[in-house]
Amino acid sequence: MAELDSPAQADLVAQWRELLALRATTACALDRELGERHGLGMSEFEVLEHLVEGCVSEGRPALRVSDLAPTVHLSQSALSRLIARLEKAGLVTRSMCELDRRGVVIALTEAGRERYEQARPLHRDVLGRHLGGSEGAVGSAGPVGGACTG
Amino acid sequence: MAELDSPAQADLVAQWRELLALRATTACALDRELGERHGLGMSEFEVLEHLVEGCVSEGRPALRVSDLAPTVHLSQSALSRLIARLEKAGLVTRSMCELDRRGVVIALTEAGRERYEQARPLHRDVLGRHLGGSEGAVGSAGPVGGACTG
DNA sequence: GGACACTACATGCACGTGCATTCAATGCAA
DNA sequence: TTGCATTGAATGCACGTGCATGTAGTGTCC
Repeated sequence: MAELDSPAQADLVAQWRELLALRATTACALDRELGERHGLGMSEFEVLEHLVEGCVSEGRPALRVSDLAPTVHLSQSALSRLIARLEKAGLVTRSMCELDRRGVVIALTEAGRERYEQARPLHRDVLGRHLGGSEGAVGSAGPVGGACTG
Repeated sequence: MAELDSPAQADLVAQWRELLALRATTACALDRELGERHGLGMSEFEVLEHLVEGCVSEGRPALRVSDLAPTVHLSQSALSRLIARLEKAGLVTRSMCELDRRGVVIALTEAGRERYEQARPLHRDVLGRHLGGSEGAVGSAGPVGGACTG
């Protein structure tokens, strides 16, 4: 009775559900494990990572908030508050941009870089376990377990 | 100086970022368009869809909350409240399960089924536009536009 | 120089989410 | 039957998010 999906649409839906499931389990694992072991959320880690990459690739010691925005899938306000949290935790500093004083320059602190370097192996490991099939460094970060939400 | 990722790890990270980006833009578009045109969030739509599928495939008129849980990537509490919202909107009904009176049986109302049928074409269209490349039904649901968060 | 539109970021507010807890119902054992 | 662990779902609470708005700084046109 009810209209049915065409085969193409059914494929699309199946693809979408698979994508959602993979994202949910992986993101959840990242949030939980990074949170437990390093006191970082997934997005916090990503911001630190982009900060590191930005510095490395452009030789700059810091990035504007507006440079960070497109890389992290967060609203402008969420990013603003996330940076506030990182600053409060002493992992980054916020300072006025000299050239355009509306802008804010975000810089990694030494503690921020250290925290990132410490967390990265776990981040890669979680990715390997969930995305790469079964090539994660077995035994390096505990069992796969974790019910999470998905 | 800082330790670098192995090529395999770099691939993993790239794959993960792509996944995140695709999910963010698609989910955002779904939420926005379904919300604007049908008063449904992405998760609300998914619950209705699973309800419809459950009925079709098993000939049952309703599903237990615990049957719904694994299919939607939400915590138990979030699912509970989401169902409360759907009930308040008159799209589903909650009733006690006769066999196990701890359980709650969720049933689609006529309005719920109608709303789902109305929203489904748009849902499929958004998926087609974002997942399928460029095979979305052009012109059937307005321009792709929308900055969203991603 | 002054008015205006625009951009970069921060903040008030409402809302959805997860965690921990609670309450009711069930199953099992003594 | 009583007692206890377990399960299904709802709820108090804290928190992160997005939207709308506010504030400050920039650039342009008159």
